[in-house]
Amino acid sequence: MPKMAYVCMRLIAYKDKIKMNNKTEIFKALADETRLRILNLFIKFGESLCVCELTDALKLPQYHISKHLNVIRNSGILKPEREGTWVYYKLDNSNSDIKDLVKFLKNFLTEQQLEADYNSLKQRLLLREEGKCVIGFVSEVDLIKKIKIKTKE
Amino acid sequence: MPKMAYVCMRLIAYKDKIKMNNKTEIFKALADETRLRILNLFIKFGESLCVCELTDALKLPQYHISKHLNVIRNSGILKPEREGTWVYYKLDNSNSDIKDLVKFLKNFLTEQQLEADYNSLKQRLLLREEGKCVIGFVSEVDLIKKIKIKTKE
DNA sequence: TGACAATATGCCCAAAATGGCATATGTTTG
DNA sequence: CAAACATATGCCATTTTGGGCATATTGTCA
Repeated sequence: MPKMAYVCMRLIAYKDKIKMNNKTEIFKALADETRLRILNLFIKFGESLCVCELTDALKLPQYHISKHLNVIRNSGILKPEREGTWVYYKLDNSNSDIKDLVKFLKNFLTEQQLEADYNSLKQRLLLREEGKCVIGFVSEVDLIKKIKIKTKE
Repeated sequence: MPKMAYVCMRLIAYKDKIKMNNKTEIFKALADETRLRILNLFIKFGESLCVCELTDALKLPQYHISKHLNVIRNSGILKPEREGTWVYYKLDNSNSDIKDLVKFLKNFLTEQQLEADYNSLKQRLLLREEGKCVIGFVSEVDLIKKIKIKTKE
């Protein structure tokens, strides 16, 4: 049976494969619509974002965002930083692969949904004080109210 | 036919998603080690490759390659062309997104395994005649024999 | 037409990913 | 310390994915 012999070869070939998990993991991190939307915000904004800001911008459950952030983080694209109760994530620019990837994605991600997400984020960022997030989850309605109050000050 | 129903559902489901699908599907196509290895061969070689050449280069079962090719094809990265019994796939350079992606990947995919795969492919390509594949699956041993015969000619 | 070759696909199973919910963890503040 | 808040995670059910195998499909040629 030539076919059996063939399969045997396969198994051997598999064993000594040289890990290329890194790159595969990176693409797995990109292979989900929500995660692409999350990354899009980091790429467009370019700086740290905290979990509640992402949650509000994308209007998804907090645990949902948190889990996806974990996947992206494990791929090496994002790294977290705690500041008190808040956790900020940011692109890991110390990794040249990630830098190249981000540069590429900046031009590659052009969907309208992603623009809309970024606009949503920009609204939410109006509530920052001295460049930092100072409030947790805000409903869409409350956000508008709070922004009005803030701009009157 | 259940198949028709399935296809219908797909089309509907696709419809009410906000575009994005393209990009997510593209990254899903990249999110698997075997598929990255397949794409690597197209990127490095730059021209059409037939299924049996890929199969021999990567030393994986034919159905395995065939299934992965189907995923990559559905993402729009590769397109097939039949030539008699052989089916050649090639990068879809008519799509500018794909062109950009390929350009990026050319620098991004640097793993040793991928170099080894390409070397394996180059060996296999020695059996081509007038730039075309003229033989099906060849075991590693047979490949070496055939190359010897060929170079003596 | 029949045999054969190259490729694709249907079915099954196991593993992994995903979403939803509840709750745990870690931090600040009173 | 307790309470409140931001974030993370464990568990469950469901879906998706990938590998393996057999076989179907498509095309060639005698």
